[in-house]
Amino acid sequence: MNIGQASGKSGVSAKMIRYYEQIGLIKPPLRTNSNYRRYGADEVHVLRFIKRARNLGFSLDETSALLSLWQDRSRASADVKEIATAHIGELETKITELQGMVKTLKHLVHCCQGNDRPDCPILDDLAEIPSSKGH
Amino acid sequence: MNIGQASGKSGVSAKMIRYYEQIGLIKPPLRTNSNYRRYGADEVHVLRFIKRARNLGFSLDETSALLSLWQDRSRASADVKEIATAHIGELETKITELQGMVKTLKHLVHCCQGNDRPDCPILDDLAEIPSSKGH
DNA sequence: CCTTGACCTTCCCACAATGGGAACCTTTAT
DNA sequence: ATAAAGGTTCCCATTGTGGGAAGGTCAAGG
Repeated sequence: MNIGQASGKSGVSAKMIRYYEQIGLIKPPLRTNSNYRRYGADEVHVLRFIKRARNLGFSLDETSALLSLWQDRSRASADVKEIATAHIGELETKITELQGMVKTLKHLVHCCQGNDRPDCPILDDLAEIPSSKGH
Repeated sequence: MNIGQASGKSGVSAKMIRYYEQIGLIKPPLRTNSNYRRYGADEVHVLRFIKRARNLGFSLDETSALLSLWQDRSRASADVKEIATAHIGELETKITELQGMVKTLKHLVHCCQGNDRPDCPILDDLAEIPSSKGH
């Protein structure tokens, strides 16, 4: 199987497969005598694993750790749980931050008439013009 | 006022101030005869505007647009409202995605005993091992 | 047999934003 | 005078992904 097929079956672009190989996330595959990378079902399996971890928002570093644990028969599931739990915390922190931004923006948009006149509470707020009444 | 003072008053690092100047987000300030950048209250005001927009999650491109509108006396507040509304949409999309990840991860962590034995539903799921019962 | 198109290879560049640091100059205070 | 603090430019790194050029390879069809 060439890199294009492996890409199609794993959902990882050929470009990224080469990159993952370059940074050592995956092992260099065998090559044909014309220097084409050859992949088998195992490699595709690894790529799918990576793809799924990435879809869950794990960084490549975290993915690398999960991959090691996956391939390590003596791993402790507690290690995996720890990575996942820490990751949940990070995601939740990010969600909270984004929600704060949305809340502020919604308030501003709500106060903005959106007509042709230049009075714009959004810009006023960004510019810190003190409003007549706090909110 | 030197760049360090402007940085302190605006909350934007000196490094970033120079970068914003380089990419054309802000105008090059006057220089002293010893080539130091001189800033006044106006420039600091602009930097604070930028800082606040960035804190609300606007990209530098969006911030640039908002800055233009802010400095344009003939701007329509509808334009600003549109940028802000679009941005809210993006943020909410991101929040939904993150919440989906958290939900999946929490389920997996919940199913993971986290002890010393290698049975780990998190890795099993990442590896797409079909579980006995779908969820 | 030879061309054409699809696929592979490596290598370099780009993004968004930010930080680190080197090498060097200026200002200020001791 | 000298040392510390802060300025200047320039280059590099990050994270993860994509684009594209220049060239090699393979399969199909005229």
